[in-house]
This record gives sequence, structure tokens and C-alpha cells, in this order.
Amino acid sequence: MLQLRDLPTPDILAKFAERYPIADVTAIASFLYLLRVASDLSLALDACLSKHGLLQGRWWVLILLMREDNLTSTPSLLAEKLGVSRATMTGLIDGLEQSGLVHRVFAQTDRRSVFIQLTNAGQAKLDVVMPDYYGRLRQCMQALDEEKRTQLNQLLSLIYMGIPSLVATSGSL
Amino acid sequence: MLQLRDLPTPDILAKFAERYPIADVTAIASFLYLLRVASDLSLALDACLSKHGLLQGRWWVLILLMREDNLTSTPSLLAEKLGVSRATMTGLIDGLEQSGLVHRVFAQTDRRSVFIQLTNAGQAKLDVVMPDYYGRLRQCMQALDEEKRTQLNQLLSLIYMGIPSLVATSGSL
DNA sequence: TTGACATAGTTAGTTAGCTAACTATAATGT
DNA sequence: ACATTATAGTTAGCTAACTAACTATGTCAA
Repeated sequence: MLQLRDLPTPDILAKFAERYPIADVTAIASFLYLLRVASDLSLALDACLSKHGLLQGRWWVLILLMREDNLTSTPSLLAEKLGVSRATMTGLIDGLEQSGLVHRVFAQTDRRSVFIQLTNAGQAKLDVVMPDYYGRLRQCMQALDEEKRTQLNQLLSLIYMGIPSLVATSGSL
Repeated sequence: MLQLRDLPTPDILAKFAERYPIADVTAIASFLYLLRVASDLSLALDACLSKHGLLQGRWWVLILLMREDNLTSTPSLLAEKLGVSRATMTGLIDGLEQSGLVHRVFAQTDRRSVFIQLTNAGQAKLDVVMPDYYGRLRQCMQALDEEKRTQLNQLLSLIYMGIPSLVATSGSL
């Protein structure tokens, strides 16, 4: 996401702010640091999952299936919940089915539709991966007490609400 | 990065925590929200840059060049600073050179090496893109005063220091 | 009831990243 | 001096994402 290693130093920010006076240097610094921390977290998650032979996309599909009471969903719903295209979901499911972690069940009611079901092997895989992931995440976040976590969420949601103004065509929104 | 749209609801988290007692639900919630906000910010940045015909990777290269006093660097250094492979940097530079935003200058001292220089067109492009980006970013972050930004940076750095324990093979680090 | 449109899933082709291998050049140690 | 090793950049081939187009099926209204 933000692979940039060399975040701007204060003097670089000052130099850019001189040429572009609209620059808000503390906004830029916080923004870039946020992207950087999140990006490194995502890479660390990749590394954690790869030890179990999983990639983020496929892992999320398993989790979404486990959320369902009958461990079953459809490619369209999964794609929507995961925020990927249906074409991408086809590929994710292909990979998971080849590994035996999910299987396709053709629907009787709607012959266009397919149900994707977590297999026993898929549940067993999660039963190994999730405790490892949760344990590591607990350690990673242990420096933040409950108050700090709440504070973080509040700050993030302030930024989140500002996102439309980063992308908006003009003053709308 | 984290494309997941459906963040877990409190009851889903409770269900998972019941099966996996090591789970730290507030840690999980903050972690996922951080990834989610950062991911949406990155997508918004993509959208902002695409209006100017740029992609994040190429844009960062232009910025890295502008940081240099002589507007010049080498593919290896650029790759290292951007955190991509040298092969990827070759592709980024190819694209920028075809757009006339940078050009390659062969080094006399070391005949293996190439200098990458920002062209006038490249600087002109930045002079359009950067004020737009900086202005939008200022708006996006305006809900956070200086104190909140400092707070955010501190919370992020606590998480950042925890990343090694997310990826570490065992108790080391 | 049937023609137009909508929906579910897949396939094909593109893209931007990666690793590994390659060419050319430089540096180093015996 | 010269064989070995390291470095700079590129090329080739892989992957996982995307969009667009396609097949099959379902829905709905004139």
C-alpha cells in the first residue's frame, strides 16, 4: 500500500511547504505515518499467514464462512463482504477448493447460484491459524491499554469521516 | 490492503473469542479499523492522483526526485527509498520516461549506472498535483488539531514497535 | 407469454507488483 | 594480473488483483 521507506524529514517537509504553501506539514506527517504503520502491519500479517500456507484474501474468505451459522455463503455475497470483484472471488474460491478448505455445492432453488461451504479441513485450518494470529495480535497491541485503544478508534474515525474530502471532485461533501 | 468491508460486529467477535479464548477483542477491533481506514485513505489517494493521470508508485518516484537538490537519483536508490524491487523501479521509470516526466542520463564515472532526472515537465506536473493533494489532505485532516495529531502519532508508534511480535518466529524480539 | 432486463458465476485479457536469472561493469584479494 | 565476488540495471516469467465480456438462469411487465 504505502511501501515508501523514507518518510519525509522535517526539513524536506519544510522545503515542500515553501514551494507549496497550502501544505499542512503535521497533517502530511500523520497521514504518511498512518499509511506506513498500516502497511507494515499488513505485511506482518502476510508473513504470519504464509507460515500456514495462506494468503490474506483466502484467509478472509475462510473467516467470512466461519461467521455464518451454517458455514456457508455464496460467491457474490463473499465478494461484496470482502470488497473484491466477483471475478477475484472465483479465483480465491478456486484456490481454497483445490486445497480442500471449501467446496462448491450447486443450489437447487436457483440454478445460477453456488453455495460455498467451509469443509472440516477448512475449519481445522482456522483452528490452527486463528489462535496463532490472535495470540500474536494480542502481543502486538499489548502496549495500548483499553483507554488508548478507544482514543485511537476515535482519532481514526475523525480521519475516516474526512476521506470524502480527499477524493471529492469539488466542494461537494 | 485490507479490502474487507464487513468488519466484525461485537457479537461476531464474541463468538470467535468463545472458540479461541486467546483472542483480545478490543485489540482485534482496533487493528482491523486501523487497516481499514488506511486502506480507504490509500484508495482515496489513488483516486486523487488518477485525475492527474498518475499512479501512486510513479508519483512517489517524482517526489523522491524532487527531494534531491539536483532533481536526480539512481534506480537503485529510488527502489530502496520507495521499498520496491529494482525490477519494479525499472518499470516505474519506463512509464515516467515515456510520459516525459523523467529521463535517463548514462553515468560517465560508473558505466553500469544510470542517473534518473526530473524533467521540466515532471516538475510542472508536480506543481499541479502537489497543491491539489496537499489541499485535499489538509481538509481530510482538519478535524484533528495539533494535539490530536501528536496523540495519534504516539499511539501509532506504540503499535509500530509491536509489529515484530506479530511476525516473529518465536519469543525472540 | 414472451421480450427486455437483471443477476450469478466464469473466462479472457490487462496491470503492477514480485523473484530469479542475466549482462555488463566495478572492486577486491591472492 | 587476474579470478572471484559484488553491484547496477534489465529481462522473463509468475501472481493476484482488476475490468469487460460471456453463458446461463431468473424476473417482470406489456
